[in-house]
Amino acid sequence: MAFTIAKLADAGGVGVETIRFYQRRGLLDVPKRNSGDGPTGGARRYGQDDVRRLRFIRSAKTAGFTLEEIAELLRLDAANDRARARDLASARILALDAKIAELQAARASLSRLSKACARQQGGPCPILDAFAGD
Amino acid sequence: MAFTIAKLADAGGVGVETIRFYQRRGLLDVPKRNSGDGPTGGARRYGQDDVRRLRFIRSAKTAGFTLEEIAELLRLDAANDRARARDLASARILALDAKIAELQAARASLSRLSKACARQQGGPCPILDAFAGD
DNA sequence: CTTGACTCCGTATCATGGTACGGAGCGTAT
DNA sequence: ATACGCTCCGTACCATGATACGGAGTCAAG
Repeated sequence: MAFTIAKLADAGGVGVETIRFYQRRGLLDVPKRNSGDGPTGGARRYGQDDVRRLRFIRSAKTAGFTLEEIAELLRLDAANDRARARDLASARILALDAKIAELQAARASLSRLSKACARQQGGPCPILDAFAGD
Repeated sequence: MAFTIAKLADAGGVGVETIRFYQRRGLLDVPKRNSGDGPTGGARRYGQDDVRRLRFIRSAKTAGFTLEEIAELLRLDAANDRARARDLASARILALDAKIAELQAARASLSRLSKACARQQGGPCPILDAFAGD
């Protein structure tokens, strides 16, 4: 239940440097050092909660949130700011719908291109016009 | 029918600097100067074909190709390399399908989150768990 | 025949999201 | 008690896709 930074990185599927990067960006906080009996103190320890946050960050990135926005979402969670959270979610849903439609159109174009280029020789394989009409 | 770089940029919906950037990256070629009667020659002129390429670049980017890959596609078009073009298209279709599925899952999660956070007070608004199960 | 808009080109800078390096310190197993 | 591996931290660097800057040249209108 107490992770070193390397274990946390493993559990979250990221690298150690990424953890530190997220800490600098305010997405993860930096726990107190373990035992302050040396000039610099011991290693920092992480818990299950940090794993949760890390996984949230991964998913939120996939959803298209920027790290900046993810930092805000994490603050909203702490503050229990439902309204703002809902707004961010709604805005992202709209953006996702647009993005999905865009990708589906691109997919259709590529599918057409692929078919056209299938015939060995003869017939067109108009790469430059693949997206005509998009 | 003869564009200056600024007109080309307009027609392609990009900035002048972007055109030059694409030229450096080999996505667009650099036409000969117009009239070589000065120490440096006149301005370069662009045609409808450049507009076509520029639009292709835009669409191909949307489809998720990198500029590197787009440069290759443009070369393939010139070389009429059907097989390779088809391979690139197929690979991209697979990647697009994966991406679309991912975005749809994210959308569903956000939709759930948005609903949960809708109720003013009472009930959960579990931002951190929004993507649980993804 | 000058002014103003545009071009050319090299180089620098930006934003995003990391990844790497290097010199300390610390802690655990042998 | 000493060596090995991990940690800490600052700083530097990377890739991608642009975007900006500055000085010089050019061109067309007034």
